[in-house]
Amino acid sequence: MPTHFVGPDSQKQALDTYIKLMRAAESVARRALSCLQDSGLTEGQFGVLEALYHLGPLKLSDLARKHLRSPNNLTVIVDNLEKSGLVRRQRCEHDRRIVFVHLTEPGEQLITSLFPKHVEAVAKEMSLLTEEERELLDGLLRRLGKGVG
Amino acid sequence: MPTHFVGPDSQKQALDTYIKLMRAAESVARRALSCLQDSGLTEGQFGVLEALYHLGPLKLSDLARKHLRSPNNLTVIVDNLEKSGLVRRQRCEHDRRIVFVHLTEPGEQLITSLFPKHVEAVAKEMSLLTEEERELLDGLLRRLGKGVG
DNA sequence: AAAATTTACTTCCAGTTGGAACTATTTTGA
DNA sequence: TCAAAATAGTTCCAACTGGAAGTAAATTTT
Repeated sequence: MPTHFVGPDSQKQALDTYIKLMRAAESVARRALSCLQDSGLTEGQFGVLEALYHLGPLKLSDLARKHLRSPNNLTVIVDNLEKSGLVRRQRCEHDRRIVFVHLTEPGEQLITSLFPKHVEAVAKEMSLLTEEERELLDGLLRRLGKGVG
Repeated sequence: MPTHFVGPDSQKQALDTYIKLMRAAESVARRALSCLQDSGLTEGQFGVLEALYHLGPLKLSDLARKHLRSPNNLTVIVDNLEKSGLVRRQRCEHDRRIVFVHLTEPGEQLITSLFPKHVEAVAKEMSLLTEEERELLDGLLRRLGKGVG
């Protein structure tokens, strides 16, 4: 088993923290979204429904920002949600380039029933930390998320 | 802008921390992997090469474990790496179900040149925290990653 | 030893992702 | 005003993802 030199200790520690961050995010997300198992929704679709649920009708570009994704894939996600009858597109009157996305009645019902389960799962994950620890974590994550720039 | 009730304060805080965790992981990963831009490698391909680089030839199932992914997609990732001539499959003599994956010479050269850049980018991200803070973060993430179970 | 189970990997499918190129619609500027 | 540039979405392509089903090889059971 070859062991490669990766630079000074501080670099090894940085890598180690990086890996922990990735694994923690992945495994927490997996459990937090396990409530989608039987809903027929994908993670991306859930994200769109949730954004519309909390913020009301949104432009595709705003949805993309919420999602931290590029707008190209959002077209497809909204396509699929529209096929399932959960959302509706509506072109803006004033600027005909813009498309708004609305929840339909079934979409609203679905997300209304799913979201509390999601919140509960997230709360369960976070209950592993005390409130103080969570605040500490918040601060550290915020600084990491902002990046070096 | 409708504001929906999401339960007690502790749930709101949990959601907030959850979102910060996801965004931090995503933005750190994005910057840490920016060195792949001109390499022609995808993130998944880089992960496979890195695992082989550090651990030597691996079974597909071991690679899958390293990746936190299911083995089905790994077949495709290794397919594509093999097409590019960066890895080679070799069936195990003793147990013919098993396939080992090796780095080829070009594969070794590529990952040898890329990995230090990746480490440097990760170290730069993590330099936003002091060593104490990083150790603190490590502990919190480890606990979150393990889950409620 | 034959059947059943398990393990390792592959294949298939729908969906997602990211990048690049494209269309349509404003907006800006010469 | 007409051309150029910017903006909003869409489409295309290759790759990745997850789940489910399939194949082949080894192990366990009977």
